[in-house]
Amino acid sequence: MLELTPMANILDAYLSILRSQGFKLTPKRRSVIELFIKEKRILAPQDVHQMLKAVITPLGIPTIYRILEELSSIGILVPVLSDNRLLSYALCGKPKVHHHHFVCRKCHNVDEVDYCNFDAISKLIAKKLGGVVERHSLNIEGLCIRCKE
Amino acid sequence: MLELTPMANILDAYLSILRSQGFKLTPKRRSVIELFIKEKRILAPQDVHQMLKAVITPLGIPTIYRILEELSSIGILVPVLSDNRLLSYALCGKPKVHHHHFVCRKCHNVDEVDYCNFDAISKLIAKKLGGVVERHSLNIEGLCIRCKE
DNA sequence: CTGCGTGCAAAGTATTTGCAAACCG
DNA sequence: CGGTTTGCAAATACTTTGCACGCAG
Repeated sequence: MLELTPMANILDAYLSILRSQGFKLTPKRRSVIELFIKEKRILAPQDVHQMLKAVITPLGIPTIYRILEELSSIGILVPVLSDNRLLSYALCGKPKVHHHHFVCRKCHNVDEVDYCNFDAISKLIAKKLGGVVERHSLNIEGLCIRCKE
Repeated sequence: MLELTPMANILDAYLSILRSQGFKLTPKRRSVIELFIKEKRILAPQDVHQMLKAVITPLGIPTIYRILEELSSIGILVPVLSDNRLLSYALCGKPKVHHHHFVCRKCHNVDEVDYCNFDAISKLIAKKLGGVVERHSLNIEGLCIRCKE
């Protein structure tokens, strides 16, 4: 019994999140999500536009910016600061479950990391600084298994 | 016996890092570092320019971009993605010592957090994904003690 | 149908470049 | 003095806005 998750299923999961948040299922939105699933790496708005405009016509840049912002607002994408100091996005495979992303500095491949022992830091901040932690994000960078040689 | 660290001393520490990296001690660079020490929060290039151009004249925007990039390259500043999706920088108090930053989402105050139990995640990635972790940065966001009410 | 989505054009910002003049050490 | 550093102007690049038309539900 295979454990593969067909891309169609992954996509469906995202599309149902979209719908549940009151967004319509348009070809553009669908294509953006598909692209992130397929590429499995962080992408800047310009990248997305570049890669999709060949397939989807017409496709305006403002649309891309809008879609990325929407997807990010409902947790399907997460904003990431890329090497070139540009706002980029990574697909977030588990919008509801807490986790982090390991980004390869060479091929920009993204893997998800479940483990997060964050309570300790959170408590430390409450104790030493008196602040309340609301969110945190961990950027893990290195070389993925394919690029490391 | 007071335990205060006068701003002059903090500044000197940074300036000596600058020098040791072959950078010259110019008034502009000095002022940028002083600003970060004084403000104690993340600042975007435009912020820095806005705040310094009144005091230092003349002061071009390109200079600010260049200085921020330099300071970041030697670890005095760290790049941060701010709320408004713009590249900003935070002063890094311990360039040599591993630590993280707790940024208040309201006043953008930055506090440093020493604790980091990152080994576990690092090992997990090596084991489950086969990748090598080279760097990581943790963005901790919330409300500081003054803003939390 | 109805209102959300999108294209397009154009404006608004942010960032980078190239070179000559100024300055640190 | 010499090589850095900086100002300036202008080019580039990135991002947002407004509005009319088009399409999903």
